[in-house]
Amino acid sequence: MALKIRKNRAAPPPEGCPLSECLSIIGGAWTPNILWYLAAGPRRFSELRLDIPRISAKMLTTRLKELEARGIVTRTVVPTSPPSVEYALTAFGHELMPAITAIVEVGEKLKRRHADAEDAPQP
Amino acid sequence: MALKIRKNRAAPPPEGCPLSECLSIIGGAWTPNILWYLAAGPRRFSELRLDIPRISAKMLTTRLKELEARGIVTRTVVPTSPPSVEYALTAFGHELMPAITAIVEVGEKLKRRHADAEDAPQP
DNA sequence: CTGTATCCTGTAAGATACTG
DNA sequence: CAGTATCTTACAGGATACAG
Repeated sequence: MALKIRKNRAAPPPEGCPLSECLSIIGGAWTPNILWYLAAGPRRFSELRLDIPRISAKMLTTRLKELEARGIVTRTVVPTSPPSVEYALTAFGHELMPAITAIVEVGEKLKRRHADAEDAPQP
Repeated sequence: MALKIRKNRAAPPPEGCPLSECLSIIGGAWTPNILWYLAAGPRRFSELRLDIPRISAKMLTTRLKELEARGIVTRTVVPTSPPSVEYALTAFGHELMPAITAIVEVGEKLKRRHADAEDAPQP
């Protein structure tokens, strides 16, 4: 016999969800940020670029395509004088937001802890 | 002037949290899985390796060290005959779980949608 | 058992320049 | 404005072998 594993084993991540896959949705480097800004309402390409200054056009395009393919955002070409493109969250896209905000909250907690209790571990 | 940005701009991720940083906590390739299994109770190194079969020793070590450094897990050497090491979530570590479960839920939704509505976009 | 050290790879992502 | 194409780099992560 190999190893005596204790049986208090957690149920594996629900139904073969390796969780890695789940993360691949929102785990893309910039994806959370994009979703964050899109959650406030439709936004154009260049607006997003300004929202997220350090993102490159390439990355933004890539992520948006990805999200579009997954049914998380819609892409609408608005035939104005200089043609512009609007991106917006789908209904399904909005359903993802709880995960995003949960992560943000966690991030907040962590930062607070870092700033505050660097040398004072929990009692 | 550069661009007329609509003002319905989302508040940026709370307090300079680029969100990227927040994700770096749980965004590490295997971190969510580790956390998931650890949430059920303390676990030894090799138990985790069996829980997460495809993880390499190197990655597991790396992630665990990271998590320990961040005060998310504790590392306890148990001086048994063959020495073993127990990892456990700290109280703070448990606080992160909502984010993990939120992500899992999102992943579930996405999978269901994929399996079910591949050619039937939302009405 | 619990790691560490080394090597090697693929891929994500930055920079840059160009098109419709 | 809204992208695409190409090149390049950095780093995460796998495999393997070894150490305490």
